[in-house]
This record gives sequence, C-alpha cells and structure tokens, in this order.
Amino acid sequence: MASANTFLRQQPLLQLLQQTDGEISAQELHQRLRATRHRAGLATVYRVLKQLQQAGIVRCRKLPSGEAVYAPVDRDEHHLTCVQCGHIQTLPLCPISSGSLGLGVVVMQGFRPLFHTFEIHGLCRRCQQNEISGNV
Amino acid sequence: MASANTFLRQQPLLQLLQQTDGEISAQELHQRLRATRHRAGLATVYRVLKQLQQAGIVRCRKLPSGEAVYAPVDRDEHHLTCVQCGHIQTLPLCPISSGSLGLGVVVMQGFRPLFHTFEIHGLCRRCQQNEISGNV
DNA sequence: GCTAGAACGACAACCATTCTCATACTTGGG
DNA sequence: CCCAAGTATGAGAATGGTTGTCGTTCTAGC
Repeated sequence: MASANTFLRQQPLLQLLQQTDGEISAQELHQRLRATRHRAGLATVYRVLKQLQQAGIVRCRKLPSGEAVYAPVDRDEHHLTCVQCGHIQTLPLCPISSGSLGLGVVVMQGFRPLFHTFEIHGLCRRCQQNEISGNV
Repeated sequence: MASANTFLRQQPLLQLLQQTDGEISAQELHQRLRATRHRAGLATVYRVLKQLQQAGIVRCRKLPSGEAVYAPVDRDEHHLTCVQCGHIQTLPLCPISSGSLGLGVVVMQGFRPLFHTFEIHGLCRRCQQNEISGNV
C-alpha cells in the first residue's frame, strides 16, 4: 500500500526523469541515482517505475534492444526507428494530440487509458544507401 | 547475401505466420516448425524473422514481458495493454489506415517506413475494480 | 569432383528484469 | 517510550528471451 515513504521514493526519481532529455532506462536511472543522496537498489528503481507507470505519471517503451526506457507522460513524443541499425529519431506526429483519433472506443470498453506509444519502423537514409551499394 | 536458399527458409516461416491468428513469438514459431519437415534452429528462426522484417514483410512488437511477437505487416492490428495484469485486447483504431495521419514528414526525412505500431497502455476494467476494493 | 563462401544449428554467453529473503523501517497501540 | 506487525528495501541469485560462437553442412561455379 502506498505509504508516505513510497512517495519519498518516487519524488527524486521523477525529478531525474523530468530533468532528462528524451527517454532513460532503468539501469541508467539507477546509476544516476547512485551519485545523489537518494541512492536506491535496482529492484527499488524498477518497483517505483512500475508504480509511477500505473499511476499514469510515467510512460514506458521497449527498445528493439530489449531494454525499456521511461519518460514523463506529459512529454508527448513518438519515434522513428531503423530496423537495421536501430537508430532513433523523434517523430513530430501524434495521432492523439493531433485530435485525429478519438479514444472513445477505448473508454467505452471500460479501459482507462494512461498513455500511448506510436512508432514507425523502417530504414533510415544511411541504411537504404548501404543496401544499394554494399548490401547488408 | 540473399541466395535462393534463403528464400526457401523464409517461405515456411511466413506461411506459419499467415496461418496464425494474431501475433506469435519466435520461440513459439520455432516449436511449431519442429512439428513440420521444415524444422530449423532457433538462431535461424531469429535470423529469418529479421530478414522478413527488414524486407517489410513482417512486423514485430515487444510485449511488456519482454518477448517479441511477429505478424504479417498487412495485418493492420493495434493493441490495448493493461499495465497491471498485462492483458491484451485488439484495438479497432489505426492512425495510418484511418487516413488521419500522413507519413509525408517521415518520407521527407529520407526515412523509408516499413510498418508502425500504435499501442494504448492503461488499466483494464478488472484491474480498475480491484484497485477500488482490494487495492493492488 | 573440388573449392570458396554462405548458411546452419547446438550451445554458450549476454543482459535487462524479476525474484528471494534476511534486514531495516514505520506506524499505531499500549 | 517501547513493542509488535506489517512494509519496504537491497544485494545477490535466478530467469528467460535473444544474440553470439564456431565447427559443420550446403550451394554454386568451375
């Protein structure tokens, strides 16, 4: 159950997330926390991240590499990912905030949306060029 | 380089994917392939899946559990995922096919899109109810 | 048939994440 | 102020999907 103590844990981690540009992994958060007076075990970092996620404060996304990266939900960014080299660039498009897609259907099903991910996977310019010449 | 042999590997795997409802993991594909005369090592299954993905034939998505699931790209399905219990349901919404979102920006950046993922994460009805009564 | 190069697969290695469990802390009584 | 019960913590082990290794097998061209 969420005690006052729980919130004390969440706060420094949340601050770190907000100070960080882009997305950050749990491992990296753990490292950075070590440098402060709020150091916490890796297990705790994962526990707190899960709480923040379920509270709708933080969002999470899996990279192709398998590691999960986190960011505040209010930072509504999406991404282009190259399926070959894994290179990532941010995507200036959001189906939700652009108002082009309603979530009515979702809510009607009794589901409470907290955050969404929208990603486009493909080949970046560089990998397309390599494909033509060197080929893989 | 892609030899005729390579394509022979891809075909049975692709058939399995097309015969399967929804998404399927590499491990599961490997298991099912064992039952046929097209059995292949796990490493090969992963290799072929990567080729099919880079060829724009198959798409891939990571579940919260960490495992990757695959499906033919032409099956344009997206998902609702509960951040608590992990329950998944399909989502009758697509920002691309609904025409509400153009990919012009992406292409203009020299990026060649192959597939996209759109997921909404939140709390399913059951988990919302448990939250009220039992609380976590 | 022979050779060079590609593909294969069994198994080891990797690594992010989760689990375990003994310890430390918090809180509400007494 | 002290105690007991219930939580939270963290070090390290365990897990498990994925990727790397490397000797073997296959293919294509001659």
